Amino acid sequence: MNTCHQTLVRTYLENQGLIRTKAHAKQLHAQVIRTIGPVTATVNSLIISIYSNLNLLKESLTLFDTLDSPKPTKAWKSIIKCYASCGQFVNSLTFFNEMRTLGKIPDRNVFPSLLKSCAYLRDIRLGESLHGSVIRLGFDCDLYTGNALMNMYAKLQNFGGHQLIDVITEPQKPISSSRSEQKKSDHSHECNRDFTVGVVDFNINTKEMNLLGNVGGEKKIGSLGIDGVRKVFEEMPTRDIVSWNTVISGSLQNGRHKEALDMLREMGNADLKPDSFTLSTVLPMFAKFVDVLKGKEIHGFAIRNGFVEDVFIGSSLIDVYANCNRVEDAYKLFCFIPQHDAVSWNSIIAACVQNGRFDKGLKLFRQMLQTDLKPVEHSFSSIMPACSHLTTLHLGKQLHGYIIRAAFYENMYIASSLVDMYSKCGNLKIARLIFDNMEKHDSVSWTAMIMGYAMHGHAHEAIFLFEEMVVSGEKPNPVVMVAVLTAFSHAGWLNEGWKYFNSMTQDYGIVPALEHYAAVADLLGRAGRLEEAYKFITSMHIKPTGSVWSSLLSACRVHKNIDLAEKVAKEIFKIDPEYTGAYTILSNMYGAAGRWKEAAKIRKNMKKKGMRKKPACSWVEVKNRLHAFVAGDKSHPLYYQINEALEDILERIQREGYVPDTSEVLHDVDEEQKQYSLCAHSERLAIAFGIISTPAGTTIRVTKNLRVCVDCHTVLSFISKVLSREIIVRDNTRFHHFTNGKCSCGDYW
DNA sequence: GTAGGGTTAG
Repeated sequence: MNTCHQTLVRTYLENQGLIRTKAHAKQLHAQVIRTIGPVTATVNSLIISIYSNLNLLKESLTLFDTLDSPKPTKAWKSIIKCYASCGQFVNSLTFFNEMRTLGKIPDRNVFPSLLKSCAYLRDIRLGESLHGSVIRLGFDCDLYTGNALMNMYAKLQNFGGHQLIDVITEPQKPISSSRSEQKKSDHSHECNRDFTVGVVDFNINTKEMNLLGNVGGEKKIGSLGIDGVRKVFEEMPTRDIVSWNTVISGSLQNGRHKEALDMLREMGNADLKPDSFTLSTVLPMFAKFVDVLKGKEIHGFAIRNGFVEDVFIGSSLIDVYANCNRVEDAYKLFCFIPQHDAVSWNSIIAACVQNGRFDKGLKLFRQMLQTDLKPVEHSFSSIMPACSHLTTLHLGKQLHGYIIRAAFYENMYIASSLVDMYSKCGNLKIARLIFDNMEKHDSVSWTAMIMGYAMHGHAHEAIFLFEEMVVSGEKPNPVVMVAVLTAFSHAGWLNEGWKYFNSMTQDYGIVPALEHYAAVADLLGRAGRLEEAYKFITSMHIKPTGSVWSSLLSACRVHKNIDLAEKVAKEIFKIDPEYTGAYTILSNMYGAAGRWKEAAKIRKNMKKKGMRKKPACSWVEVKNRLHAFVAGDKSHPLYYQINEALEDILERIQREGYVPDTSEVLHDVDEEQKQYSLCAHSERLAIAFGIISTPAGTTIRVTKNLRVCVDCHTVLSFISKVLSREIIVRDNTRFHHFTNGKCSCGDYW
């Protein structure tokens, strides 16, 4: 090496910390060419390592290609590292393979990159082989390599490696020998040559490769998994904060929460302070266990230690608060983060959606689109449920379009959320199409589709799919059983419902939860078996909630059994005195029976307690806009036209035989007034608006927040016949498809 | 060499 080159190398070594940008690196490169002209391979390797440390893959490779063979080992190592840092793991390993076939000896610095590649490619066999090589070369006492090994075992604990050389019985290099001795041999020629002999040939494209080709005296043991992490950790001569973070994270990924907490404590004893990695690793545990106190404790620690603007900790904390139903706190936290990334956006959007703040979620999603960040896969599965709940089909379709363009449709989360969205927006056919196009199914996708059928009253399809699921080997879980029981309840299949309710416990070992009891109680109630339902609820092994009773109360109303309704209402008031729905139903029933005084008494009582009846509201989508109507609503700009259309429609359907049923009108007023009250029902306003705003024959989709009233149900049937329109109504429990005078629910709901 | 986010019910 000439003086000039030596100076350059020295300058680089002195200043390498200063080369932090692509521009700096290229400038240095240009300067070298200008001042020195053709340079040696050593200097070029140096420049490659500068490029690769900045993850400048293209620049590194271009320069690497210009080198004459044999290229220096240093250059090979830089490229391997750069590929791994840029996420090109297969290339990283292929390059290592090529380097090995040229007889070049790997040193300790190259193993972390290789192990990282194995971790990401989920290649536990190669990882284990590399571990063997690490041990043989004596690099297992290297801090960085040890950390990388732990990381690999932590990430691959569920990918069952099947063999590992038991290093303890490996005769050539007992691990119990003194570490200093091993360290000395690290660089010894002998050791390296031993390695070279050990590795014959391997090809990274085949799973059959084994770095340890012909090592003798090996004993095979099972996959290491979390024990691998712990073992490496325990045998490390020195550990730093990364080692602790990795072992804690490994325990958490393995579900060993207590162990992780113990390690956290132990880390403190070792005089190491948790850093931002530690905190964002342990926070998800508190989110999972809904432990807002622990979350706050860490929040405090983060504030005291200057981590308050850390985007990793921030999004984990958002998650903790969201899981504890504290969206406001989550949002405040979100606002504190100066630089948002895709994850923090997703955390706050998911926080809103999971807590029922759908509008806020959509608003934030739109805000995110206005930044430079592109939505990622998580963004779609987080926001989609908002469309499902709000029945905003046009929005759901827009998102679906984006998903197709971005080729995200193979993602299980996204596909399941699309199945759910199309089902809940009334389009079962497309839901099924997406479901059928999925490569594989999990319990969530099966449940989403089965629930779709259940909500639309297609019990046959629901149960057929459930049986298909069982045959496919997917074990039924409590959620899918709710879907199955719901299907029976909406179809009124009492015997089948009982059968599956019993088999749930006997065959699948699922202990019935409130939801399952509620579905069966509902089934009995709808079938008119009111007394049985009452007995069923009182004999539950868990305390019934207001909502379980309220489904029976609704059934009492449908079957006009005031005596039982009073009894049931009493139970509800005992459990949940604030349950508005119960007061409303009871007062409606008194009204329908002409017992006006009692009806008035309840309403007065409600007023005294400051309770208000939940206003009935219906939504209809016209030309990609959602229009909302509240009962008796006169605020819509087209109110006059809507009313005119309604009168016209009523006249036409009365000619077809419709007779208004005013029994569900609350007030003690005359018949004409009652009919007028019926006309003001929110679902009618929405339908009438849909009819006057769309061309003849267009399907009208309406969503209502409460149950559709009996008279409106009849009116909608008539309209579907007289105007030849398909009308799809989603009420708070199910779908009604009206075509040609008939509803899909068979008037049973 | 280490970290955070998503889908199904109610």
